[in-house]
Parts: sequence; C-alpha cells; structure tokens
Amino acid sequence: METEEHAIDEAEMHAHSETVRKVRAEMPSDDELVDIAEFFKVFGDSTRAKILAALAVSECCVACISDVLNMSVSAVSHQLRILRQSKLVKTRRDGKEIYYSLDDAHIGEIFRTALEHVKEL
Amino acid sequence: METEEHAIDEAEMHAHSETVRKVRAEMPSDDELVDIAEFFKVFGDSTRAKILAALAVSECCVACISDVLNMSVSAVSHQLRILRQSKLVKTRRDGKEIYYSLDDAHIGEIFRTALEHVKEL
DNA sequence: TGAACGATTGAACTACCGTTCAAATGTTTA
DNA sequence: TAAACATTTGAACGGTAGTTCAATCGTTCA
Repeated sequence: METEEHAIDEAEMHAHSETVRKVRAEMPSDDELVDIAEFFKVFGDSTRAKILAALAVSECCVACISDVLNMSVSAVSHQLRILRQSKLVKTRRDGKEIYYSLDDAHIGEIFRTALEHVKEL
Repeated sequence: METEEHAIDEAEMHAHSETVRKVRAEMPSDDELVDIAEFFKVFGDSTRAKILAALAVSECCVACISDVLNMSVSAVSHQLRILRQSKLVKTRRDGKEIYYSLDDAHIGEIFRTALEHVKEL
C-alpha cells in the first residue's frame, strides 16, 4: 500500500467485483440479448403492432389492412416486409390479392401478456 | 349503375368491407395498441435488454452495470432513466451508490417467453 | 395483348433515438 | 468546509427507422 489515497474498503471493492462476476456468469449471452432486443423491436412500433393485432382477428390482404389502419398501402407493405422477414406473418396469394396471417405461436401469448400489463396502468 | 367500369364484384366488395368491419370491431383499441408498442419499444434496445437481464440476476449500482456492459456510466444512466419512467426498475440509495432492481412481475415472464422464442431460431 | 388492379420496391426526406462529452447535483469523509 | 466519489443531466452529434412518392412487378380479364 502506497498512501492513504488507497482508502478503498477492500471488502466493498470485492463485493462489487463479485457481483459483476456473478451477473456476467448468470445472465444470458450478449448475442442472445441482442436477438431478444431485435425481436422486441419488431413489436415496438405502433404500425406493426396494429397490423399484428388485426391479423390476430382475421387474415387480411394488404388493401384491407391499409383500410383498417387508415394508412397508405405502401407504408403498410413496407412494414409487412419487416414482419415477413421476422417470420411473424405468412402469405398466401389468391389471384391479384395477397393474404397475410400470423405465422408464430408465441405472438399471441406475448401479445396477451403485454395487453394485460398495459391494462394494469 | 352507370357503366361497365363498375365491374367490381359486389360479393367480394362486401366480403372485403365486412372483414374490415369485423377486424376493426374485434381488435384492441388504437390507444391500447400504441401503449403496447411503447411498452415493447423499451425492450427493443439491446442496452436496455442487457440492463434488465443483469438486474434479473442481481440488484446493481450504476457503476456495476456499466462494468457488466462495458459501457460508459453516462450512457447507462440515460437508459436507466427510461427504464425508471417505464416503471420497469426501482431504486434504493445506499450512501453514495444507488442500487437498481426490477420493479415488475411481468418482466420476468415476458423475458422468458422471448428467450424461448429466440432460442428456437 | 394490353388495360386495370393489387402489391412491392427504392430513393429521398424527416424525425427520432442512443451515445458522447462536459457540467452539475447529491453524498460521504477527511 | 472542501475534496472525492457516484450518479444525473442537458446539449450536440451521428445514425437509424418510418413515411411518402414515383416507378415497377405480377396477375387477371376483356
């Protein structure tokens, strides 16, 4: 020990770094957490949330969705692309129209939990 | 009926608007969906997701969190403010340090579901 | 085949969001 | 009280994300 400057409480010092070690060891990996954040990001936009909620009621073509949301077909289509890439919706073509529907079992469950949470406020 | 231009199939026309009506009636309200999106937006950032995951293991002070994440104290503090405002974390002061911990029963459940989902990919 | 329609795409614009940096607040202890 | 420390705050900067607009693709049917 050099001087009084090192008046750091060794016990606390170790308590802190011990916590860091424990948390690092037990929390999910960086990659997993990045993926989780990516997953939630998709729900974290009101346009996409509305689209998913609409499809939870019934499959819809693009024009139908844009009617329900009062948004341009183009804007809706851009968001549908993101939902498609995230494997949250699937498509079925019928003539000129393309029908979208939900494509994941987890979505309903997650949405329900979130709705519960939101209604508690 | 004026001309052949109106060759729209009336049955399909009604089928479409009937779907719109049904979906509008049965899906959650606009406000609820905006709130849901706001809720998910908080999780949809990897820094915040990591903070929540860390706090799920153990309560931590700010310096501890910034150690775990290898990020500046300031950046972490800014994100903690958002988590505080969303009532997802709570604080406890002990001397100079402020300890953060989770403040919501839903978080664990939602996180677990998302982790399951992510691991399926 | 070509006109009409549903849907997708790409570029451009704007607005928002997360980080950094510097300064300020609040708390302990010397 | 002043110095040291933990944390917060505000302004500024850079990057990202959602909408619009115009153009394009794919399908149907006259």
